[in-house]
Amino acid sequence: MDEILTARAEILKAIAQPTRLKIIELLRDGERCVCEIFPAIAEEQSNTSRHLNIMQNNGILARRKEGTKILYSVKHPEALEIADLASAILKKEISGKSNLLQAV
Amino acid sequence: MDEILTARAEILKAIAQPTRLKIIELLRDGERCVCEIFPAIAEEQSNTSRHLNIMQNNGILARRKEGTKILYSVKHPEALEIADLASAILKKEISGKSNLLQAV
DNA sequence: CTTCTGTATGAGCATATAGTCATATAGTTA
DNA sequence: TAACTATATGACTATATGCTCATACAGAAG
Repeated sequence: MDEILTARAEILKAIAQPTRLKIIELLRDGERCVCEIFPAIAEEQSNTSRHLNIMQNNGILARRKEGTKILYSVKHPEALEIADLASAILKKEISGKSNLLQAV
Repeated sequence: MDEILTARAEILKAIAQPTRLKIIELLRDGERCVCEIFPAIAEEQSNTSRHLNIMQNNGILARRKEGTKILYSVKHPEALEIADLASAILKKEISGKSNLLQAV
């Protein structure tokens, strides 16, 4: 069905952006508050907040309150697997191209 | 590094779009020419061609000439795994929400 | 009550994206 | 050579995206 394709695409889109990937990589080590995340990734607080929101809305991140802080974490291990598979494809592609280079 | 994050994001973006996901699902069964793909997914030939190009440029699809036709196929099994993981996350999210509904 | 800290959001801007229609190109076939 | 088939591309439009600056808001601390 078409709605399912759109929903699946939305989930992937929520990961498929450099700043968001960076956040996901940071959150591999466990949950972090916004105040830790935005300095770690060197982005504005407002921009970071928006990206966190996008990922939370699409089921990539979980959000939890602790005292005055909001803690975000990766919700499903599948999100990390997707991030890893992107690396795997990239590696294959680069090694394919370097083979080409060697053949020149 | 920042360039690697961008490259990984580009790969994921090449998958994270409904029309392109539809094409990927179609190509699970093996390679197809453009002339088979665009009627199967009910998109214009020109639009289909552009999406195929995007995916080929980002290492998602392989392109091969056979006679007068161009055959496209999924280049790395990882691309299919990514598509599957998006479904897995979607399922979890939906079942999470339906649990909520039941609890009301 | 005021101030401070942590987080979210409105408004605006520049660029990217997906789609359409028309046309270009390359290789067949008549 | 002319017409046809398969694919790609230019030009355009509408919408989405990512970012910034400024501001809002909620809770804690003074």
